[in-house]
Amino acid sequence: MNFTDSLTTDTLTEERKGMTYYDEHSKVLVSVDCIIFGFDEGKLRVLIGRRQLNPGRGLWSLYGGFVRNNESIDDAANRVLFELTGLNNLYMRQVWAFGNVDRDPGERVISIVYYALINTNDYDEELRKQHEVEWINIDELPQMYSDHNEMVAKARRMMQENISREPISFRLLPELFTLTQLQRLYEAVCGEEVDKRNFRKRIKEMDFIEKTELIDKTGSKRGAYLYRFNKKVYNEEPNFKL
Amino acid sequence: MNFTDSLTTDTLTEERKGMTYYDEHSKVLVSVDCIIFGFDEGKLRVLIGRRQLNPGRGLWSLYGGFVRNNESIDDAANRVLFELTGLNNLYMRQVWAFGNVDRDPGERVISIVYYALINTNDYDEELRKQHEVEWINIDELPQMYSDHNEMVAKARRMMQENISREPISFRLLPELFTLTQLQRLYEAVCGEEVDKRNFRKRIKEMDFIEKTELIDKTGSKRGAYLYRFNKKVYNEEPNFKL
DNA sequence: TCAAAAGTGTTAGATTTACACCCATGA
DNA sequence: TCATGGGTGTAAATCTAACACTTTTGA
Repeated sequence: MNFTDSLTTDTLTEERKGMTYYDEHSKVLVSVDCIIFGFDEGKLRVLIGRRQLNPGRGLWSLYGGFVRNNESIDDAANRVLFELTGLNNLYMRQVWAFGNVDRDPGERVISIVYYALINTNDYDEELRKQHEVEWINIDELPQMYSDHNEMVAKARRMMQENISREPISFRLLPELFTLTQLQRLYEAVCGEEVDKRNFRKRIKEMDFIEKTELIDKTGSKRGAYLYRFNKKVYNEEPNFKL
Repeated sequence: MNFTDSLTTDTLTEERKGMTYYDEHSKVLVSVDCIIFGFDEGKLRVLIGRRQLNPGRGLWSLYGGFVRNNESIDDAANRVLFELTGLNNLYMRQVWAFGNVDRDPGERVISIVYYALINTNDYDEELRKQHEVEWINIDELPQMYSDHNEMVAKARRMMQENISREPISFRLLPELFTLTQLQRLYEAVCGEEVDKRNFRKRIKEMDFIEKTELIDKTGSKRGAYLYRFNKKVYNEEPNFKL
């Protein structure tokens, strides 16, 4: 990728020895690590488990996997997500590449972090138990393996930005939801309370948040109207502003 | 990085054959590519050159290099930047990891992109010619090698966000600058004109942008006051709002 | 004397924030 | 009947955006 061949010494030597431009020696393991966000009982949660392999066996950890030669990094993230959840087409965004030399105690690994959003109801409890992962409140995460806490922090920051740009809340909620649920989610993501009336005012301006005639009585005696995200309306005029 | 060893078939086979957890076969080349922004003649510019090696010899390209085993990805980016500019401690931010399988025509390469800011005056012309790179107006970039145009687009977007969060303009300007220069820079980055009076009103509120008694007469007959970024004041109260 | 850039305040409109009460229901 | 969450509007404050003329000076 340099323009000239005035490379620094060690690479230069290799080049002179007749090695190809693509130097085998600089190859490195690349993994993807996934922060899977869910929303349950009013809390933003992250799916984590205990490492079953060394190094770090038993430590809390994000779920991840190595990038294979025949797949893009996005594909790798999707594969890992599918392995864990059995779900495809999850909302997923790249967060950051972590590349300190000693970040993994076993070998040098560069890790590309993604975050994904799932509706916890869509995630099969059996599968969750099989993988021995748990939904942990993001504000009560334990110390995790390597730099995984830092990864979650970065992912959360990114998600906070994205929630005001794209309608991503609906990925974390069931198809039908109440405005209070939506507000609690927003508050959990942003980490601060918002005013109910102001929040609802803004929601009313977004035509793609559709009121149904259905009423949810699980959250209150009186019952609350259920709303739904209308993707078609959103695509036609995405007047999104949160 | 998986918790369990219930990996999909090909990896599983390798594991059964007794391979280590860190599978040599998934190693891959990782490069860093740098988008070096400069500001000159009222335009935001990017430093690019023509590839001197195959594949893609002769094509316009960003400057980059492979990540070595003994350096972090940030170190790699700093090294590459130093190679090219002879400058250390440049403002530099990670942009994105590009990881499509076929993105590089030669071999599978995952590329982590950084952008950096330099004051074009600090960049030695001799060095620039030696490396055969040129400052190209970001709005007039040629078709570049591989996905390099996309990289610049992402970097620019990120820089636009960052210019309203952090005082980064000063990295692109000389120590002393006029408010018109600062405004032109801001306009070049954002891609739209702004109102002179409103702009200056906001500048006045930032105490760390310090007016000097010096006057620049190169830009006008009347002359304009020169300003300077006061880092100490900024660190004490970074009331930044652009 | 005039062209060219520097410098300077005000106002209308839009957006944001703060705030309090009634409603419907099941226990 | 009362405790609980659902639902609603207004006014003040803040922020944003639009706008035009005077100054200085070198050519």
